[in-house]
Amino acid sequence: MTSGMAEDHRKPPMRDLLADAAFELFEEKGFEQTTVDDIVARAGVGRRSFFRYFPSKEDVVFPDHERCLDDMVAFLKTAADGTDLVEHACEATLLVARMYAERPERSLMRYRHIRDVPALRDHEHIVIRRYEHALAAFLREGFAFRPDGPLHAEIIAAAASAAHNHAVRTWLRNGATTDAVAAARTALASVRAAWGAPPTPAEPDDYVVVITRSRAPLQDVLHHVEHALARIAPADDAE
Amino acid sequence: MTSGMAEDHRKPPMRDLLADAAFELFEEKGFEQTTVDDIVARAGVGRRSFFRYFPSKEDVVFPDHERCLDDMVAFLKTAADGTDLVEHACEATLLVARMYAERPERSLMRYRHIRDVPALRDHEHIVIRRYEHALAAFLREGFAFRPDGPLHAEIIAAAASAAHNHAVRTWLRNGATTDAVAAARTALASVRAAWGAPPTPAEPDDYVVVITRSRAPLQDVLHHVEHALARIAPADDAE
DNA sequence: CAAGGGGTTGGCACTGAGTTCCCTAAATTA
DNA sequence: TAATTTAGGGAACTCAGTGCCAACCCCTTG
Repeated sequence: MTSGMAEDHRKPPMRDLLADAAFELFEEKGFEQTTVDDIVARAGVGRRSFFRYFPSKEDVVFPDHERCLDDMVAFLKTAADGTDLVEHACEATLLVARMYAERPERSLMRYRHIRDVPALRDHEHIVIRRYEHALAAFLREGFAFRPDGPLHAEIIAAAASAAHNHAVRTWLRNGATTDAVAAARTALASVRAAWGAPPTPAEPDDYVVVITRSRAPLQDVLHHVEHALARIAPADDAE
Repeated sequence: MTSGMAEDHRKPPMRDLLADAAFELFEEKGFEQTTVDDIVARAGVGRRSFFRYFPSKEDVVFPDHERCLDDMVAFLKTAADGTDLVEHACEATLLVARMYAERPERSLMRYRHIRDVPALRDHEHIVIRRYEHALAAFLREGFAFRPDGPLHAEIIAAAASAAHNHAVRTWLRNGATTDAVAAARTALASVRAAWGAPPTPAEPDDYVVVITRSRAPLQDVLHHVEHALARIAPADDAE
């Protein structure tokens, strides 16, 4: 590299330089046909530097997820005492959707490669699990007071993650032209409905009377009430 | 190999032979310290044969999951028209728990290695996703009539999978001495309660009156009813 | 200005997973 | 018995990932 002429005043950090070179080559030749040597040659850096910034060749496809996971963990920590746990967890997943929405074209590119390359599909699942694990850890702590807390934490984390991922994947499949965060929020409504805590705490009493009117299949209502009660009372746990 | 003397009358198929040799070595030296060459040397077969039976070194740790996944897919196909989808999906996951319970000592061994080796943790997630994918595909088809069917399929599949895995993992953590299938069934009760279809279809009418008595926090009940209704009526979807 | 000293990068050389190609031998079938 | 299929053995190769060390940059300190 010549060093005399101001050098564009700002050299992009090695990480971005490598990621850009990698995505270029992936577009040209595909992920599997591109070797790490190709990437470092295109980036004009040494081979060893690649693995200093990415633990594996697959990881270069997900360059932002590490930071995003940190953001999520940080956000989860901001929960106050009164915060609804499920609500907070759902909101946390939106950080990921927001990350996707920030660079739609790159997200689309990544989506195509993930869809076509088995190794990347697998790696995406591993990345997703990391988010899920962070959510579960947060919920587990919040549900510590109930005996089936750990179980519920896992279930809700998995459900929220699944809802979010489905929304984002649908958003990508449709060209990433709409609002990804809104789509994710809509999808998460189902999770909130099934598992969310009460937003308006009425005074706790000994009786509950629910009277409702609906043309929809009422078995669902009955069933949900029945099992909501069953879930509250017996507190069965597989310790 | 000498071939004159009846050869123990029954040579175990290559797959089991390799898996047994592998587990022996993993116990002795750990997964990471064991090379594929070690395994084939112990098994007394050629190196090439290993990769004929296992696509990767990690896969030898999960030798039964392929067959188990086939079993699950086959079981899911047996759903009759009247069958409750969520119920059937939950029941399907018990096939996996049953597989774990069949060889508790081997399951424990595997658990210890998975817990300690990051590469195996990752690979387990990939395997789990395959089950989840099968469940989701089944539910997606069954929920095809509702607009948010695909989303619900993903959520319920993830929730059922998470509940099952949590139960099995807890079972393993406690030494694999109790009934794994029962533990899984108990854990899945939460999923059934939240997402299961009504087991006793009452006559569909225009009104629902629920009167119940409980010392438990009643906000939960109200909240679940409220959102169950909201979910039935508007049918919002992120298409 | 010179001498460090921490941090970043490059350049090997090495291990080991996974693949390709080809050979051997047994089993099957004509 | 001859031909063909099928299962396994084995050398050689590609490439991801790691360890080690030298070179370099930049900033401090004498």
